[in-house]
Amino acid sequence: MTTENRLDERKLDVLRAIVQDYVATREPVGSKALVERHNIGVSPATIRNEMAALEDEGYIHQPHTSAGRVPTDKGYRLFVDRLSQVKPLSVAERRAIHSFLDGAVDLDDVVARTVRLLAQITQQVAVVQYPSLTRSAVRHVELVPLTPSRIMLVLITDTGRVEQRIVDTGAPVPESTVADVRARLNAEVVAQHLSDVPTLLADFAERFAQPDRNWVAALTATLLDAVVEQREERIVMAGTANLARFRHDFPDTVYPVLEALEEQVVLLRLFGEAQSGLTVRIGHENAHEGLVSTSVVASGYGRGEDVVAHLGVLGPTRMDYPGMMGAVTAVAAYVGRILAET
Amino acid sequence: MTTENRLDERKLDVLRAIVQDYVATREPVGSKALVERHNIGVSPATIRNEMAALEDEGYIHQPHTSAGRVPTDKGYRLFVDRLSQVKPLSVAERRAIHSFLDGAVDLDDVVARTVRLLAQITQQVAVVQYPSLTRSAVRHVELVPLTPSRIMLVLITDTGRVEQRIVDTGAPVPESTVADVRARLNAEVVAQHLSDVPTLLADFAERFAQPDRNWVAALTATLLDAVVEQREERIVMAGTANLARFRHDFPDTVYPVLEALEEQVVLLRLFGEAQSGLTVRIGHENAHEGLVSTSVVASGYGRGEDVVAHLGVLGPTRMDYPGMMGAVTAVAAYVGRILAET
DNA sequence: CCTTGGCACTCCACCTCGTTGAGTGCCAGA
DNA sequence: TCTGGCACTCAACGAGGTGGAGTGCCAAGG
Repeated sequence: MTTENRLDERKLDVLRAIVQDYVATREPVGSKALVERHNIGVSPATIRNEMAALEDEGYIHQPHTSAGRVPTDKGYRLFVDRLSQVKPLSVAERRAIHSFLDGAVDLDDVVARTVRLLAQITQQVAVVQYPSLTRSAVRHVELVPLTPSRIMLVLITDTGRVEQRIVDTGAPVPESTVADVRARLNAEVVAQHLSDVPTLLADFAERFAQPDRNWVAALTATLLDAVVEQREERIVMAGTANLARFRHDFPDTVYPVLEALEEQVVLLRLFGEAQSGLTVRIGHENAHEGLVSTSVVASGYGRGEDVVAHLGVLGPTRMDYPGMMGAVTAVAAYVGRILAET
Repeated sequence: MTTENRLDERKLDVLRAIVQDYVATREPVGSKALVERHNIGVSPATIRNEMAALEDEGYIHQPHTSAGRVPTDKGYRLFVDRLSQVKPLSVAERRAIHSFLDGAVDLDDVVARTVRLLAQITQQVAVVQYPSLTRSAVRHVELVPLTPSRIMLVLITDTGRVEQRIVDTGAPVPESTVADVRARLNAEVVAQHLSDVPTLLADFAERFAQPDRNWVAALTATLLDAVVEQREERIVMAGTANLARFRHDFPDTVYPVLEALEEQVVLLRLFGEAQSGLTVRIGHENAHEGLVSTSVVASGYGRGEDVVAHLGVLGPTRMDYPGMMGAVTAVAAYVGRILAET
């Protein structure tokens, strides 16, 4: 038991060293180089035995017979789960986050700054999802008469999102009626969770007599449409240029990766399905063939405990996981704090 | 004179053929290959003489002594200016534009769809600039009381843009007062050009007595801020993956290009400074070192004659100029039409 | 039973070198 | 002014040849 434990312990040390060296140098790491760089108290031959075992178990892999070892996805996974700790950001980096995000004027600005910041400090592709409509609450619904028979509907959420739609009333509607509908509508939905809005407004139109009932029905339909619509899930990206810098980490070209990143749906699956905490998805775990040699580090963010959306980075599987995890965590926390202030 | 003309004519034919072949094959085109593909009634030797002359004049260039010729930026320029015609889109393509853009629900959607459409039909990087705030007119200004002492200011333009800001009034303000200010504010600025708004509101706050004057001043300041702010110039991009497909057209890597594209400022200079009509900028004409081997085809768009913003594509200098010009023109026209309907 | 030095072996990376072929410039003749 | 012929140039390609990093295995030592 004791012996076995010691064995295992050292094998893990070897794996950790392989991951670290490979991430640092992008070169398959051999037994000799490994004992030189890390002061493990054993000889290369011993390391070779450990390596052979690690390879049997699928944690590392040899590109060709007489080459060093490279971590497999499974190896990275073990490294992330058990062999590494989230690396906290430096003071300078924290200060940079602060000063960069504090100047934001509205939600668009917060999101835009966040994604650029994240791309810059991680040197990877950064992705930020807009606060999801369905997880927000209504702050206010505004009705703006544009012409006597056209009304602009503006929906403002507590996360700062603004959605607007135009509603055709068919016939002219007096401003006073519009004001009345606005008041009653707001009384009904303000401060309510968006996901509850459909239920709350189910019979809203029926509370009005003709001729208003018709256009109020159109109005609520449009509102519900805005609430549930697929397009609600907006995503912003930055740092794609970093992919080109790491192009040697991709088997042939970065084309399939860029292509995958352009598909909103793929991105949403990638980030939207993440847990509320920190999630790392490595290589094949992404279940998209263009992304088999990339990893995603993502985290939920929101005001306080509520997760309203996700953000994260994407890069080659050969990435500095502890560093990425630290950066993503820190940025998510800061953004959450800023959202809470609004 | 007659002789000279015939000479020049043929020299231009040769240049046109070189551009076409090079764009099609990405291989330096030699005299023999050229006479085979195009039925010019002369021998390779004659073409060689013409080529030597074209090279002296700087229109083409030899990668190395025993290679074929490649067009220079100057050669492409002449080709675009005098040797080619805008290639109209096919019926199928026009239909695709139609069906793709017609489903848009609001301005964000129009822009998002346009940029993806353009990237898809041109197979290049597409860029669309949001309708510039300064060139739009005010449709409506809305004041939404959030708390007794906080008001959300929403500015809606006739191009469909919506900007919102939060204003702190310092002390509680009755709703009736807010309504009054809203009415008078709208009476002042609705239907006015945004560029005139600062003048119109110069003494607006002074028309109110204390204690309202203070917060109304803050309000107008915020509004003017939103109007003139730099960030107003939003830009959307799609199709960066196409760069990777054409990576052989870039000297070393696509990295500098991607990097340049991530800088909003560069993009704005690139597209914002374009003429109202169709503009082609080739290679060094772009005056940005990351973009010396790219060309930009851009066009203004807007409702009717008014140009409110620009859109276009960017790709390697070795691009199908007539095709790109046709696509950009057509898409700009369709978008203008859709904006006019809103 | 684990560790270690030694040893034979493998195979990529790199260099050199010769060959090939496309393309050119120039010149003399039609 | 055009054309065919000719000598020349030079990148691209493939065929060896070599060096070196790394491995697996084995027998000896703690």
